[in-house]
Amino acid sequence: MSRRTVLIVDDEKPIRDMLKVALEMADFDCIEATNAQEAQIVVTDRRPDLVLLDWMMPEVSGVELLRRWRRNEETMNMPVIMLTAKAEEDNTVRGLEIGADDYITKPFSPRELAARIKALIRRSTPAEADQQLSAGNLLLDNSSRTVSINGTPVSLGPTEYRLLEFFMNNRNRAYTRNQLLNNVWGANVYIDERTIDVHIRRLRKALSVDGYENCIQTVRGFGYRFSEAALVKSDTSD
Amino acid sequence: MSRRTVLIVDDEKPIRDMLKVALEMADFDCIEATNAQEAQIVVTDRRPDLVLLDWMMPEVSGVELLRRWRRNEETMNMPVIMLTAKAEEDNTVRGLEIGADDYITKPFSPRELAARIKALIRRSTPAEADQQLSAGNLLLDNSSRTVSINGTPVSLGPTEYRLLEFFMNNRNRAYTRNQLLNNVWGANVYIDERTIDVHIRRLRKALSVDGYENCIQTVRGFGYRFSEAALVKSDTSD
DNA sequence: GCCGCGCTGTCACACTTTTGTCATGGCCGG
DNA sequence: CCGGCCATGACAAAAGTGTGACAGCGCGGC
Repeated sequence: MSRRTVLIVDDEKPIRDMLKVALEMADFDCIEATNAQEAQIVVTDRRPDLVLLDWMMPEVSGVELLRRWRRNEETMNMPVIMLTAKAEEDNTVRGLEIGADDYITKPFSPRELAARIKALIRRSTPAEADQQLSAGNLLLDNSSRTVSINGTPVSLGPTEYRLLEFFMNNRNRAYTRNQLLNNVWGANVYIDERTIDVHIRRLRKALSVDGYENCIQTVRGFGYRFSEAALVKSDTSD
Repeated sequence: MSRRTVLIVDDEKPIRDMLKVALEMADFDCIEATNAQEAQIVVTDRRPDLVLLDWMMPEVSGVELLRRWRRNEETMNMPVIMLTAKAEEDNTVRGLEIGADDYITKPFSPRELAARIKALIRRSTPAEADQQLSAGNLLLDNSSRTVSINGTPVSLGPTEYRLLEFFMNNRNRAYTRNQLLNNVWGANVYIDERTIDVHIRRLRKALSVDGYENCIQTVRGFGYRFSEAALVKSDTSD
């Protein structure tokens, strides 16, 4: 899984720094904002996975900012953890009322902070819809995460699984290696294009039952394509 | 059996207080929420056994909140009693349509309230609490809270028991470690993903009679799965 | 109260599978 | 027939998983 991005909103630099160090040790990407305005921009532009929001801030307080987010459909379900000073602890209930998903009182342990962030991200990540994809007797079942041909299980590594899933969702359409890299591997990943060939080969090998490897077609000088037509055993050249 | 937890969702403090007194006299644990947002958090975190939900609330109304719960798999079967003012009585039909299990009009007697809650809990819980789950000769008996293979008892810790129960209720389906944390451990728990591996191992070890440990399958790069298919290949004679 | 016991979560390390890269040789189209 | 493009097998690094050990905790017996 790719690294998660956390937005830190606090007007005091020492606190931001401490948070940043703690979060980066826990393997999060951090963005900082020193006031509500900046925070709003970051939230709109970067869509962080979670926001750490200071309760007390000059001008627009964290409370007000959160209230605004909760009214907006885009940010309504964005996970937010409130940071409160010890003295403000009574406000916990109010914080939850307003819509914070969790709150942490300063001072706090980096460990606890990371744990809570992970837990919150964990429970707010929506489960993917489990679909069943089929092509002839080839079946990809997302709920059990299995692939089978005629009921016989096919063993695939995670990457080949994602690759096949992508192909079966986008059939009869040719993709360049770069497009495949972006869609299957992820946006910013630095992998040699030729590596695709290898994975295509592995996928074909795994699918070589009843000729299902023919579904994965080479488009010379361009890339690859998943073709349902190959199942009918008719080789139609277009 | 431990005391039942009831969540009270109402924006008016006097009513909450009265409900709370009434429920505590009837031996229930109470949690309060003053609005939809707060209620949502409590439902997610604490999994109350039953919810008392006010029909009229500012912002997100009880009706809307209930509709949301009924759409969500986690909360789909959670018992909910709607509270309506006398004047709104006409809406009772709508309330039941939406998915409330019962409704009570204010003002009401504490005794009636307690009685209805008990009735509802009684009819909601045994459905799943008393069931026996089996897979081949593996038997999980919820009433005695025991697990056995071929009649030979299997010793499991509470966590491994819940884990197995969850798996047997959701067979042939792959779950990520995060999903297992949410479903078996609970939403508000902060533990490492890798801890799951350890519990899986303990469960496998306990089930390693006649190859039943093979039911717990590793889905590399994803998570784990309980597979009934793994049973078939061990022995066919019986 | 004190002790031992079982259960949990975490860690470090061994082990397995997966993955990206390379070199080689075959195939296709012009 | 040639130059590019692709398929293939091998391989080492990386990622993911299994496992034993261990300390903290809560609980019941004594």
